Amino acid sequence: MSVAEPDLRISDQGTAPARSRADTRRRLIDAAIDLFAHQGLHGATSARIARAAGVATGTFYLHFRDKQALFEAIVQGALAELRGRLRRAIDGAGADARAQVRARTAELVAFAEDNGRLIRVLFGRRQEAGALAEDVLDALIPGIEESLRARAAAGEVSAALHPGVAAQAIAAMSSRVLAWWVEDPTRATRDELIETLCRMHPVHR
Amino acid sequence: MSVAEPDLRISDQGTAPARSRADTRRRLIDAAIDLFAHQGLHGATSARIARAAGVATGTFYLHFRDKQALFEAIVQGALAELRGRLRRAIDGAGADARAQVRARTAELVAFAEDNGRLIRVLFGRRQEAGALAEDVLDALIPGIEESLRARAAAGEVSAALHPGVAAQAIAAMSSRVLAWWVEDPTRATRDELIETLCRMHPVHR
Amino acid sequence: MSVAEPDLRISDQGTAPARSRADTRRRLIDAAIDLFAHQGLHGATSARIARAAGVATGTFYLHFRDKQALFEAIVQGALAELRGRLRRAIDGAGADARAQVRARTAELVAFAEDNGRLIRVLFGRRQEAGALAEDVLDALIPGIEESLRARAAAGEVSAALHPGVAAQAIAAMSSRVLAWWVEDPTRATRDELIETLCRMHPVHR
Amino acid sequence: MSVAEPDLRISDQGTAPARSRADTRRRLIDAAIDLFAHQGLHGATSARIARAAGVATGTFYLHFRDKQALFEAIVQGALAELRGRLRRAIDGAGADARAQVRARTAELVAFAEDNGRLIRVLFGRRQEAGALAEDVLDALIPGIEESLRARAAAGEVSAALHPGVAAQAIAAMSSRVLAWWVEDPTRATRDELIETLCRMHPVHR
DNA sequence: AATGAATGAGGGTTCATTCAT
DNA sequence: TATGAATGAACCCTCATTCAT
Repeated sequence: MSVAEPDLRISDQGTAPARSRADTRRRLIDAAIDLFAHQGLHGATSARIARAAGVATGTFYLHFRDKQALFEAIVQGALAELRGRLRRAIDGAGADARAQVRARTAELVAFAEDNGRLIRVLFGRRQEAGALAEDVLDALIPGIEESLRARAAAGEVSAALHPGVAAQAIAAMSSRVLAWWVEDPTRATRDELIETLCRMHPVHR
Repeated sequence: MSVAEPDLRISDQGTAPARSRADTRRRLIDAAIDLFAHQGLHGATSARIARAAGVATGTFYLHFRDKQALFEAIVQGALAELRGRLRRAIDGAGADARAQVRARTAELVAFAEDNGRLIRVLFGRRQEAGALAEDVLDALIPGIEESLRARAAAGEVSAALHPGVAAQAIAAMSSRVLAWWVEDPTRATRDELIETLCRMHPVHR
Repeated sequence: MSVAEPDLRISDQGTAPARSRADTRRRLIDAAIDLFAHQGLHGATSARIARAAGVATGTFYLHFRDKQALFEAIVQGALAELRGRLRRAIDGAGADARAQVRARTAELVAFAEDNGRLIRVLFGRRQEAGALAEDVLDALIPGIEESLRARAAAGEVSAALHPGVAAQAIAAMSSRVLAWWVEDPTRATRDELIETLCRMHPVHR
Repeated sequence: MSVAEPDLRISDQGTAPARSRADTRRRLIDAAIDLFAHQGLHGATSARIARAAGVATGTFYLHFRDKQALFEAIVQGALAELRGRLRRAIDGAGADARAQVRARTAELVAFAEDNGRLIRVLFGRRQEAGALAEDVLDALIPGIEESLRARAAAGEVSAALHPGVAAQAIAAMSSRVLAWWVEDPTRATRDELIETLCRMHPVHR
């Protein structure tokens, strides 16, 4: 799994046992995402996650206070990587609003391709992980809304749009479309996906 | 609960025991939606639903084969009413594409106002009912997609949009925005909501 | 079902509603044996028995105090018919001990052929009705034992046999062999069955 | 409980936790047989078995997939010990057919004395464990039948006997007589029991 | 730190029986 | 007498979490 676990850097600098500890933690997170993706939240009991990670049941609780803490670690890891990628993509896109939206959208699609299991777990059709998905979207939406306000002020999007409503709409369409697409990437080409998402963004009107 | 259970009218004309049976069923559905809304799917055990409906645990299973069947009854009831309302709204909107989208959107908002608990359960923030929501969206999306194709053929929406992708996007934004709004209707005025949703629909470009 | 319900004669002479009552009772017993035979005791809930008999659930309890009473009615009916047939068979067999055993055995086999479902239910491989079977055997064993004592006194069976033990043995072998045979009558011919059972009876030594 | 659990010896040599696990398993089996004997299969719920074994309900399912698996463990344990004892008894009995039958019968009686609870559970009057008993008998009957065929070929039993029928008969009489006797060993002396069972075996004609 | 057996509350579901109609 | 909806105790089984080793 390529979702970043930023906290691990500290551990990585520790002793050998500490490195092993970080490995175990990563394996647990990875196993959890796998189980979520393949069997749904239902199949992801702490015992099964531990087993899939190759550790004993009790070891799970040496790394996470409880299952909720594991969920949060997954979400935080996903958010940390996603935010980094989006920031870098936008930074490289220049000042044009449409170009920025396109760069952001393309990076989102790339992230989904790299993290298919995670996207399916968070936003997929059998999304049993609704609460987790909310945490991710809630973390992203304020930024979207703020950006919309700035663009409205700059005349790049219509002032008739309610930024809060539009931010919810953009977050929802992006997450669902990505989940729908990673489930079966033949449903649309990569370019159709990006083009359609960009055209539905208010900045493209 | 105002979600229609259309079939019950027939039962309502039956014998007294039959009426009582229909009443019990309706109370169970109503109690289930309440519990889903307030405690999430987690809190909605069959025993608690029965208790909230004022019947014994076993009575639940006289009316629904299992909990899944209750979920489906809720979804079917919601879909039946929603479809009827949307059809009537569009029928009264004339031939103009934008007018149809506006009529449809306004009716959606009205439905959400009338069925706040249900919307929160299906699409809300703590959406533990992901699978149910999927059933609703899956049922609606083909119609949206077909409509987009027709409008693309008529030149009313851009041919550069991928109808399948756009249909997913429209369904996702509508459901989430409504859930976000019914959670706290002061977040935007009714008109801001409708205006923003309409403007984000491809037909308004 | 051909198991006698001797008590019904009285009812049969009653009014029309009384005859109907007797019919319902017989239908319930018949349905119960059918369900036992096809689905085991597990599948024979009072509601299912009633449904199979074409009456409402509550009607079951107008005819039997509880399920145990139904079981007893089945056993009593079977015993009443079986005893009558065995008595008549022996009465027609003359005084010879071996001839009597043979007549009794032949009649047992005939009874099993006429009442396959019942035999399977009571003594069959998936005998979930162990308690019922015990009641039948318990009712028959004293007679077998007494008969063995008489034959031992007459020198027709070895005095070295313990009559109580032998009676248990005869009852057990007869019931099981019949159940095994009715399950699949091609396992042995009728004559092989009778011959073997007779030869294993102490009187044939 | 003296029914062998042969595989446990390996575990017994394992680590302390492993020994504890084997102990718990044995206690569950022991408690189950006790409950079956005293309250019938009906009274032997998984919760009560666990409680009688001094463990929590959930522990039951750490050791047996479900109740059926516990039943099978009981049957397998009983069969393993019984077969071993019968084999050794026959091996020590020489070549004479009657001596072998007597040795086998004596060993059966000794086994019943050592495993009274188990015999009562499997074959006793309130035999609710019919399916378990069938498994035991089904496992033993082919050997009995084959032995009868060999003895018929050797002229030691009558060729007029149908081996399949006779094997069913022998198994049924043995199991029931033993269950009847262990219920109240004063019903017959040990020797009367053995003598009568032997005399009813076809080889003693 | 790691193990994995143990815990026990709680979930979904069934069914013998009752009772208002 | 017949109906069938309702009852609720009881069952089987799961699983998040703990703790002795």
